[in-house]
Amino acid sequence: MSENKTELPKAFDPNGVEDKWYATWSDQNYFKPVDHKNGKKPFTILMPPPNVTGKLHMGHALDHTIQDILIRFKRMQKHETLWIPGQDHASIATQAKVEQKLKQEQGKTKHDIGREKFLEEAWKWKEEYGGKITEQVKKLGDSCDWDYFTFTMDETPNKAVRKLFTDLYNEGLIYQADYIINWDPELQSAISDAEVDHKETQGHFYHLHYRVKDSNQVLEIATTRPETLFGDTAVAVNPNDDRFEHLIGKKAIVPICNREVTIVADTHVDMEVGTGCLKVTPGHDFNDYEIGKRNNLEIINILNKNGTFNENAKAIEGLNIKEGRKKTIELLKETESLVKTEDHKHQVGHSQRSGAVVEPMVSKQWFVNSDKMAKRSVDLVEDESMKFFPKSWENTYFSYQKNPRPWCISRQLWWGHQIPVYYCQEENCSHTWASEEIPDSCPNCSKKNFKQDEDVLDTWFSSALFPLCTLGWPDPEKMKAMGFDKFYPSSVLVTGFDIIFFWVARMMMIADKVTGQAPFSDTYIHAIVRDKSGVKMSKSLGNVMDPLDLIKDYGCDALRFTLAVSSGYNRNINLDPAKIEGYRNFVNKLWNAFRFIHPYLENTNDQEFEIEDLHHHEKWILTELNLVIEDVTKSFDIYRFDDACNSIYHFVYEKFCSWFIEVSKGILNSNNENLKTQRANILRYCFRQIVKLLHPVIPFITEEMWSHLKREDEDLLIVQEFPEYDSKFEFSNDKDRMDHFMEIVTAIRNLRNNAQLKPKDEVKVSLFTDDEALAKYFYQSRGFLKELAGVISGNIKDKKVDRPTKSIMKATTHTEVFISLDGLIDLDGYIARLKKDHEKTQKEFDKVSNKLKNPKFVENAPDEIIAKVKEEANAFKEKLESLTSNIERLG
RNA sequence: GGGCGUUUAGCUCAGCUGGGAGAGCGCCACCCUUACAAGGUGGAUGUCGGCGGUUCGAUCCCGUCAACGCCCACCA
Repeated sequence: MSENKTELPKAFDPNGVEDKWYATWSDQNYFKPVDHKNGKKPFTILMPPPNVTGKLHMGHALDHTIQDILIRFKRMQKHETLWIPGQDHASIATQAKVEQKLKQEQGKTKHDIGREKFLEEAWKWKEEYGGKITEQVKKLGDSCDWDYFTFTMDETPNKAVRKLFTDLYNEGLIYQADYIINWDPELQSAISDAEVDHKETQGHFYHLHYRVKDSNQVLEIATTRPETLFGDTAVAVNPNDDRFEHLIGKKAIVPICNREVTIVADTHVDMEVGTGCLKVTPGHDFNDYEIGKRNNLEIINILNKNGTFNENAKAIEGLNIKEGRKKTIELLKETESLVKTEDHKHQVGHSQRSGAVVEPMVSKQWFVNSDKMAKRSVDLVEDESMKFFPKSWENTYFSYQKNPRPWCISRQLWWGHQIPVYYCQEENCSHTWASEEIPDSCPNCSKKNFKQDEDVLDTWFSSALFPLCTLGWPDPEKMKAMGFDKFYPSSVLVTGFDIIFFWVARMMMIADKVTGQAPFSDTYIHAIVRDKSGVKMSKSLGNVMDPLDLIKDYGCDALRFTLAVSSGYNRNINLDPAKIEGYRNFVNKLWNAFRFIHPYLENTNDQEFEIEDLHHHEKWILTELNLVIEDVTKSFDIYRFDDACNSIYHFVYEKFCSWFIEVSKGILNSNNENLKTQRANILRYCFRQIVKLLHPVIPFITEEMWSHLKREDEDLLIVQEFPEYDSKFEFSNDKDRMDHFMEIVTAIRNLRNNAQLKPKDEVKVSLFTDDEALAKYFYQSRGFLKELAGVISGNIKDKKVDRPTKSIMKATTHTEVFISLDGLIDLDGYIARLKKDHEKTQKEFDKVSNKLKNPKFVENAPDEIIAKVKEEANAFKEKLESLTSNIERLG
């Protein structure tokens, strides 16, 4: 035994302990996968890679705590475990940071320095600031294998991206097309549908007049965007609309620019909305684009890349959207084409990244046709190859994946994976091809005069490959070295609901496309951490909690326990620092329980104890411990961290500390060395189990305590075996009796409180029960009644015996407890309490007995329920009788 | 417009396949009892959102209404 005689501090101080153990684990390679050759399945988790620009927030703290719990749990269960960390290059966010820095420090734009130089700056920025979040993450205790660390722009991910792109390109699933996309005028890049947030915005309905050519008729058209009229190439009505039927095929005249456009029929037009008449701008509206395609309409682009109007909108050329709209309205007024303006609330797309209003624009972009892959990704969830926890998140996933749309993957940015498509510049060749390798000549004409596509890929394109490239794909040698076959697919993905579409769905599609199987078998979607009143944390509201501050204030273990005990199948966690404080107190309680045991450890021998030597209290605590082990294991396996934590919490606090330690004090202070050693052995055994059970959740303090509990030949706690349910510790009889005993002690304490007795005042107690075995048990336990309830003397009788006259009592369902009346000041209050108890018991008894009187119940209910109800009825009856007779006796 | 979710003790939330409601924090009373005042002992508190149905029995299943929240959807 490695016994440390130094005195332990009264309160646990996490400071120092955390960094010490993290360094030990990490430096001595405890986070690396170990093959125990026991036939157990390897357990792999892929860490959602934090953004290189990111700063540690509560979401990470929760996400990582959960993953670390699972990894530590499975590691202790002797699975070969691998947790792969990484970092995302976050193309838009990073580029923005670098541009910002460039402007601040050098007063230059990216265009001033050019692509190559800019990328140099970006890499410099990454080296300088990118490591920050990795260091922060270590403060959480993440036991991931840092040797697997993958940055999404590393060489292997780049190869993976190029290979996937090329394969999909050659298969025709990636294609370039002129298509209407979401244009972010601030980033000056296309963004995908998923990156657009629709926000309700107060706008206006402008009613415009379009003259019908060669007619006196005028069409009234309602629009929220009058400025787009410069791009109008048709007016559309519903083919079934009697009002306009006769106009179909005729020409209408667009105001201001006086363009003649055809009046077309299209079922998209809703007769009920607006005026039933629609101006069609195929270049700048998603619906209009579709109408345009159906009707072969011309597309006129009226916008520049920066969101200003171009020469196609002559009257407002050079203005931005807002100015352009204002000017257009003025011009409409001048030509008397604006007839009405109404207030109108509508949804306007905003860029998730820049916040700018998104402009739909037709542009040449790269797309992935994901129809088939999406279908497969649905099948994989439906056939449970991949399961969501909680299951209801399937719906969200399905809602995206059952309606796939072309995925726009090109971005007009510089930081990211450049699209591996090459264009031959030879006039008589102009071959276009995608290439996995960096080519040195055109495969068609063999000339070296070619250039690469300028755009980079959507960050999520590379994220989708994360499950593969982190294990070496596509390099066969790397895959072998990194154990691809062993660790892929991974076991569970732990993440937030907000990236089910962005990431989960895309990994499912891409990884399945490449490997023919789901990249992970479970997805656990955890809650969102909010502030204590349920408000989302945000800088502007000032309600952001910094995990590093909380760790400083309460210790990492306390924070982790709080997050874990708050995580089950819920959607929100309203995190109150008071709650963390509460669990900090629990950690401290554990520490003090340990402090209590600590001095007795030197008395323990390392022999296994014999079942026949066990004291009934020991049998009881071992039984309870056994139940907790079972409960915790089951709960972890289905991601019910709340249940697991609550289970251990109550065992440690209530069973172990409040009762087992208390009943052990007498023995430990006695001179009976045999009993003392035996008890110390059990205490040590229990505590070793407790520490193992808790290690996945609170790794630091448990490893610290383990250093005192372990034998010299034993390794660190992090690699100890997780406790298992053991059928030899099922002593249900001892458990039942102990439960009754605790009830009696509580009853006596309650009576003492009623009588306003001081803790040092001793009482005489009479117990009345008809259960002989129980009576015998109480008799054997009389010493403990003294220790736990200040009982100086007493007797145990059956219920036929008359009750003492000058005394107060409390009835349980099996025993009546009497203590002497002496010293009772508040007799009326006491009687009132008895009556209240009587009333409550009567109600309970009535309910149960009515049930038994109901023939339908007796007929239909299962036997075990009936038996249980009968038992309850008897117990309530007994208690009721006790209370009745005592109320009569007193008053 | 479509979908999902929530409504249980003062606050934050558990309550698994229906069989007499629980936790943490807070609150009240008493206690510095030699592991722990970041503690101990005892205690109070709920028409389980409303209405209707199924059932011997509903916090749990079904319907409906209400309030709140979230997600998705092409800015007429």
